[in-house]
Order: sequence, then C-alpha cells, then structure tokens
Amino acid sequence: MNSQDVILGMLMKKSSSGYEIKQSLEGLFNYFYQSSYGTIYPTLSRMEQEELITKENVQQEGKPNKNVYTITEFGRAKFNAYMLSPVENDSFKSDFLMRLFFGEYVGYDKVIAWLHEAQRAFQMNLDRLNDLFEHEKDYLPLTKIICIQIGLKGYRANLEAIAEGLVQMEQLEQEKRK
Amino acid sequence: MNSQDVILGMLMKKSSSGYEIKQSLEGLFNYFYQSSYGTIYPTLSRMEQEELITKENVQQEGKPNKNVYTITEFGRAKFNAYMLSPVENDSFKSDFLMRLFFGEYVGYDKVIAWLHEAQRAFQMNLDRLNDLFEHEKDYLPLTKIICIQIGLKGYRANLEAIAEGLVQMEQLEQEKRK
DNA sequence: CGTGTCATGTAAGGAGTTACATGATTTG
DNA sequence: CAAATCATGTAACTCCTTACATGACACG
Repeated sequence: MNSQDVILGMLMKKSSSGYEIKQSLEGLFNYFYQSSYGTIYPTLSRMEQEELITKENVQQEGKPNKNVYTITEFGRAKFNAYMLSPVENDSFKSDFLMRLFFGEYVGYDKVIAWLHEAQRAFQMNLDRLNDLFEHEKDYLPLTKIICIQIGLKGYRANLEAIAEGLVQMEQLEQEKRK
Repeated sequence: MNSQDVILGMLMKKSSSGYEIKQSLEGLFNYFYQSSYGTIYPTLSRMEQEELITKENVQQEGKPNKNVYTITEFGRAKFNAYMLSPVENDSFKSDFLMRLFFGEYVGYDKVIAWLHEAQRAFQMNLDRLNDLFEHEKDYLPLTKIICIQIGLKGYRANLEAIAEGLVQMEQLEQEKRK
C-alpha cells in the first residue's frame, strides 16, 4: 500500500483535488493512514503522466481554482490489481510506548504525565472517530463500518489499559511511601 | 524516536552486539517498533564514531566473534535528553484496514478472506506477546508491564472487532440470498 | 558436506516528511 | 487590513528497507 493506491481508491467514487484528498485523509482514514501535501501533489502529477488519472482545472466562486482529478479505466485496473495483491503487514510505531517501556529510567511523575498525555490523545482520537462514524454510519457500506469499529474498539481498549496503568502506578507509589 | 534512541535505551541495562539488539527488537519491542540489520549496523558504527557507545570485539567458543557495544556517559546523557523531549505522535499504517475500507469494490469472499487472515495474524501476535509476558512478568518493572498490557488489550480488542465483523458479513450475505 | 544459526556489513533505492514558497479570497 | 481558509507546488533531506555479499562454526 502506497500513496498511489490510496489516492486511486479515493477517486473510485468521486473525482477530487489534491486539497480535497488531503482533507479526506484527515477524516475516517486518519487512524490507519496518514500523508502530507509533499506526497500528495507530486504523486498526483506522476499519476497524471502515467495516465492513471486525468486533470481538469475547475474555476470556483469565492475560492481559488482547483485541479480536479478523475480516475481513468487504466487507473481502475491498477486499483483492482492492488486490491487483489497480497496484503502487507501492519506497521505500528509508538514513541509513547517506547518511553513507557524505558520508564524505569525516569521519575514517577514523568511516567504519570506521559500516561495522562496519551489518555487525552486517545480520547480525542476516539471522540473524533466516533463523531464521524455517528454522522455517516447510515450511508456507509458494511466493510467501512467494520473498519471503523475495529478502530473504535482499539482506542477504547487502549484507554482502558492506560486507566488501569495509572491505577497501578498510583498503588505502587503509595506502597513506597509507607 | 529513531533507531539511535532505541539502541541507547537497550544498552542502558546491558551491553550487546548488533545481532543481539536485532533479536531483542523481535521480542517485546516488536509490537511498537521494528528495525532491520540495514539500519542497526550502520547506526551502531555512527554511534561509535560519535562516542555514544564503545565497541569491544569478543571471542566466543563455538560461535563467530561478535562486536559488543557499551553505552558511554555521553550516550547516557543523550538517552536522558531523548526521554525528556516531547513525545512524538504514534504512527499506524494498516494495509488490511485500507483494503477493508475499500472492500465494497471487491467480492464478499475476498473480504471474508482478509478478515480471516487478519484474525490469524492478530491471534499469532497476541499469543506471542502473551507468552513473552507470562515468561518475564515477574522480573519486569511496572512501566514495562503497563506497556505490554496496552498491547495485549489492543490485540484482544482487534480480535473481538474482527470476529463481530465476520458475523455481520455473514448476516448480510444470508439476507441477500433470501 | 549441506543446512541452519550466528554474525557483520554495504549499496542502491524507495517512500516519505519538513520546510519553504506563493498566492487568491473571505471574513471579521 | 489582518488572519484564516483555500489551493498548489518544490527541494532538500531523513530514515529506513531490500538485496546483496561474506564467512565462521555446529550438527546431523
């Protein structure tokens, strides 16, 4: 899975500009894929040259012009080929968990602060994804619903584990004080 | 968080060779950080030049020699600086979830197959992490225990959500057949 | 004597991020 | 008129992966 596959997937349903693609990527996608303009625009240019997509300059009222890209038949074929290729392994990197893993080398306060920070971050992600889901769930195909439910369950599990961790940390600290 | 920070963290407790570092990374670390020899060896060389670590060639019986690296005072200071720096955001990429998200463009069978495949993979990861945890938990500091518990809860939540997803998919398919 | 494990490294390439650069238009 | 939003792009750089290359030693 690379940026090209994701862009093709997004254009399957609706033609979009680079800016709109970036916005979509910050919606439901956000929890299993992220990308920046520095990737999106060059990728779109290359994909146009390779005739996977076509560009159309659209004038807007009250807004700057935009380049709207539409998937070609060749692009659809490429997307289908991606969907039939072997699934790649997930990749997860967490600086938060790395810190926690080495938490014995810093003070109790620091670890507590990290846990609280992660709690806030996960809660925000959960709320955001939940809002999006509640808003759209009646119009989403089952596959997308399952995808989001996996994300929601994951976030809730992380929050539970962090809350339990905070309790364990506090217990340990109280025992030390005795 | 980069490979240098991780290597410094690992050397805080025990001097190790590149090969041993790679093996450790495939243990408990594996679910929130992954790395290859192509990163580890060049990073160790650079770190030695920068005097974050020192190298010692150790002869072994019945095995080839190895280069054992030990963290210096300067290295410890660098590690502490990392631990006090702002925590970076997690990064998660999932080809599996991307496929599922675009699942409406492929057949029912393909989606079911992906879900089963993911189920197997998550179950394997869970079993592996659980075994490691059961083996080591009595000797681990609380911070590491919390770290692993977050991982275990996450895997279990994913498995639950996938199992529910499979049921939902099957229900949908049976309704269609009526 | 072949296969597996232990052990170290390099080189080329891929895929991305960050920072920079620009500019139109709306809204307060 | 300042700030926010909409909109597109480039260039330098970072970091890592994959594939290649080598070789010691053990075990059956």
